[in-house]
Parts: sequence; structure tokens; C-alpha cells
Amino acid sequence: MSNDLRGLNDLDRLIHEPARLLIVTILSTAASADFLFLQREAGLTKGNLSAHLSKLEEAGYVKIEKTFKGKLPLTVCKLTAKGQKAYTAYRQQMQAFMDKTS
Amino acid sequence: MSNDLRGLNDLDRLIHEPARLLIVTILSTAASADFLFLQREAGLTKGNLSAHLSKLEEAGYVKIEKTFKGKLPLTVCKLTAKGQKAYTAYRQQMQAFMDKTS
DNA sequence: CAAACTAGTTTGCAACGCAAACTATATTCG
DNA sequence: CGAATATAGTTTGCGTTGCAAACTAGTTTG
Repeated sequence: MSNDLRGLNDLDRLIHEPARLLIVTILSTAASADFLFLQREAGLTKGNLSAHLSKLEEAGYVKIEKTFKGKLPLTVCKLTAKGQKAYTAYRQQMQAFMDKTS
Repeated sequence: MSNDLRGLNDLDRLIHEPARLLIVTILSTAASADFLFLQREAGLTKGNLSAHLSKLEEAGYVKIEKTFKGKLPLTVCKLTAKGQKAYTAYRQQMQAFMDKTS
């Protein structure tokens, strides 16, 4: 016993948040995704997706480019190297937890 | 593709919180644990442990009994059936996510 | 009897997540 | 043309959260 689980306490909260974990997961397999695709895929409202993306961008986990598709706004999101790394680390910690407690 | 990951959005937030996930995990393998043991094992401050335990108790996930060891207060915590079930469900969902995205 | 220790609880507050309201441009319809 | 509707997002309002720090109550030690 005396299993060391305290690692959980330093999970990256930015990624731990389910909505953002979802976003980052989608981005990690997509190379690039636009706002509406993310919205559909993640099942979030525009408002909440917008807020979460801002947070991820602020952290440097996601790069956001606003352009146009024809005449309509188009917001394209990409996971940065930093974001990819944080995501990988998160998964490692979480899987380690699952394994230690299986 | 078009993997359905949206299940993440209904993770039980009570258990998803790392400090509480830690507490519940410890309780799930201990049958019963006192306040100070939990504190040491989880690496939490007394204040935060107290607050998290209250929340878990309120949800009916943990049963808390205050007694005495000699003349000193002794708070003993047990996971309830409901808590055990919620914990199991959480693990299942999280592992499903990990598997689907491995 | 005052200081220090034990075992917790409560408080103060910034940050968070969500729903609802809002902005800005574009298109459609009478 | 001008009002209504749609598209693609952003901002706001607000109750809730988690954390650190302060507090409580009883106990032991000097």
C-alpha cells in the first residue's frame, strides 16, 4: 500500500476541464479544425467554446486564426507544440493513475 | 473517425475534481479512513480536506462519523454504496475515453 | 496559568463554467 | 429599398468553486 497517488494533485487544470479535454483531444487528431466543426464535435455552445478556446490560446496551447470563408468569418484552431506536450503529459498522468488503481 | 467523445461532458464533476478523486480512490481501497490519514495520504491541507469531505458527504458519497480517540476528536470516513458506484462509473467513463483516444 | 499542540471548521476572495444576451456582417423576402 | 432572418462568433451576469489563511475548541506541556 501507501500507493503514491498524489500526482493527481498536479494535473494540468486547463486540460483537466472536460470541455477543454475534449477540444484538445479533437485538435490532437485533426491538425486543424474550424470553430463550427469543433462546436459540433464537442457538443458545446458557441459561447462556451469561445471562452474555452480563449483560455487555451492564452495558455499558448492553441493557435487561433481568424480569416474568412467567402464573406463569412472563419476561425481556425491548431494545437501548438506546447499544447500537444501538455496533452500528452496529462494523458500519461491520468493513465498512470488508472493503472495504479486498477 | 467522428469518434464519440462527448461522454466527457457528463463526467461526475464531484469526483472529477482531483483532490476528491484522490480521496475517493483512497477510501475505495481502505474501507474506512480517519481524517489525518486521509490528509497525509492525499497531501491536502486540513481546511481543504474538510471542505472536500463535506461536499462528498452532502452528495451522499461518503459517510462521516465524529467520535473520539481517547480525548481527541476522531473523524472517520467511509465510502457509501452510492459513492462506490459513482467512483466506478467515473473510472469506466475515463478509461473509455483513454481507450478511444489511445 | 499561559503557551503550544491537536484536530478539525469557517471565511474571504479571485477564478471558473455556463447560459443568456449581444455584436457584426450577410442574405432573403415583401 | 428596408425589415426580418441567419451566420459566426464574443461578452456579460452570476452562482459556484477551490484554495489559503484565519479561526475554534479542547488538551497537554512547561
